[in-house]
Amino acid sequence: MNDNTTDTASPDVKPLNFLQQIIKKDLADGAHTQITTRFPPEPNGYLHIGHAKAICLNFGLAQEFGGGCNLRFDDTNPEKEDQEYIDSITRDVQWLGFEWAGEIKYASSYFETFYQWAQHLIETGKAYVCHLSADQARKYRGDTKVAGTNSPYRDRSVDENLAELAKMRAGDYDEGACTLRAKIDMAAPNFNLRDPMLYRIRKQTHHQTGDKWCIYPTYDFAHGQEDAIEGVTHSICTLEFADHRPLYEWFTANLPVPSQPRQYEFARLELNYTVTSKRKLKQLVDENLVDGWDDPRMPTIAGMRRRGYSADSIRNFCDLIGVTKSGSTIDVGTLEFAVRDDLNENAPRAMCVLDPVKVVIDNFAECNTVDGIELLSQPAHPNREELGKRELPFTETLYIDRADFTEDTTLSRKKFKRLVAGEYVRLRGAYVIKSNDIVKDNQGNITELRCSLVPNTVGENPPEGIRPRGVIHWVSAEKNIDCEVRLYDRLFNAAAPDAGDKNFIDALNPESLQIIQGCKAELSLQSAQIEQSYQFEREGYFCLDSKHSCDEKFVFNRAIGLKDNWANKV
RNA sequence: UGGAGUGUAGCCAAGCGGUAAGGCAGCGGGUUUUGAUCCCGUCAUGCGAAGGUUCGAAUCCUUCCACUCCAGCCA
Repeated sequence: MNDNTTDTASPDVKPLNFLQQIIKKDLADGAHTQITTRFPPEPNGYLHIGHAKAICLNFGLAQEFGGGCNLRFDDTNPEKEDQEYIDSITRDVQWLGFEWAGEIKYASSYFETFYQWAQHLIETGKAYVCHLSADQARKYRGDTKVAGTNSPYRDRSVDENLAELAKMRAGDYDEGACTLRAKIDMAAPNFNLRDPMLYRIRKQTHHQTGDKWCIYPTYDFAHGQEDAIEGVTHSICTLEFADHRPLYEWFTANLPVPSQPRQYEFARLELNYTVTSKRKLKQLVDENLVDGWDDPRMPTIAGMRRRGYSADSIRNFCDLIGVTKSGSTIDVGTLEFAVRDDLNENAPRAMCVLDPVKVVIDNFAECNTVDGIELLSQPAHPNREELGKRELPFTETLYIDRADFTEDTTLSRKKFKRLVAGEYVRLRGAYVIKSNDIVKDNQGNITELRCSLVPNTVGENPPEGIRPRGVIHWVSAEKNIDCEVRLYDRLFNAAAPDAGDKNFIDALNPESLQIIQGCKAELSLQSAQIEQSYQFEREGYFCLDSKHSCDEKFVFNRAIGLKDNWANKV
């Protein structure tokens, strides 16, 4: 029997992923008494679903094993970074429901220490200032077959290197004139060890440090040290950094760092029909192909939030897909499942008619009305009584969806479970009605359906012999709210929009957004709040759009439709 | 072809020498005042391939194959 589950006695427990196994062992061995992880985004774009996986992993591991997780901005390249991204990232992590340990951390707050460590490396003969141009440096680096060549600047004296580094810091050199490099091994099979750059000159104002610095550490010269300074025990990153691990370890071994973090790599999340690359997402935003970083079609956390995906569903999704080292592409269907699963459980129900056609109840007088209205009551959720009830005003004129009526009387009961001319249908939470007459305009369009209700069928079965074909949703034509509904489809038509040398822009789905005006929603939605999702029965899950909704105008986004097992079968 | 990594069902993923968990998708059926939910059933004689070791191999060994990443003064 192995011990890779939290409780081997129970068959229902999730098996531990490889990182959980490592941490569990480290804790058991006494290698650590407490663990610390970190989520280290560069503030150069908005967070997306891929980051959500990393966030859930790092914060989740800390939570599970009683440690802490830092939120640290890896802000070593002012060229691409911006305060706007820091704000959005902070907001997104919070919204996902995670709490970082202590204050927010910044790599830039360690710059002075990094500089001293650079001097330390020079003093121990392990770094030098190199005046090779970027072009020359590339040639000196060699390739897979030929070893690199030592830079002619490699053997400068300690004093000269110190002086040159000081001049770099002082701004005496132009951008690109020189770099500080580690002196490791130009023949190393791993390119990262062929005297990697440690500092480069960037005469740019930094969003945190202003103009204090004109030299900035590279990722390699910063990341491991940041982890060490913060006491990170398990530094978890994606697969492409595996080749950097020897360098990561070289720095923590050759510098007087306060702790020895370990790096572990996992496979980043890939989703089909989706692009997860900050560069590409930024391009969609910059070229106005979407409505900003938080466009509901974007796989960004802000976009999914605005669309109506709950934080819970995103966390559940990350839980569902697992953590491994094998590169994989998850089917978006799995994400959609997680969204539906959560929303089905938690979203109150409501009714909204997207394509209204008027229904007049000829025998409305048979209702129990007060001022022309019969107030019906419906639970907010079919199997969660604690969510309360809502009131539905039933009036003489109603709206149903055009698609829920047909004049074709040949359709079988199995094939069409809605209203057919001359037949019966149940109005959800209300009466069974019968279609009597059809009123059309001179173009032949249906303008009105004259129907009659079957008395005493609210919450009761109709008398013997009356068999409604199904249940359809409806809204009072007199008491409702007018609204705009936005339906979203996948942003890309291709499963792998950026595969090979394809231009992902070409794969954009021109029908990814459909705006419908003149929809009629039930009155209770008057009090709908931003961030509150509803299931519009028989339609899907909707929430108010945080950007376009206002007091005068209701705009609902459809997060996702209801699962439809029937559409494919007919 | 130098280095690093990965191959278990359509998509994920357990498995750690004792005879292929689970989820998503699919398929079949039942319940239902949402064509939803829910419930039941079904879905790998097979673990990239071929050899070998063993009473026994997805697990160990050998060889091979496929795919991903790396030659930024990006992260």
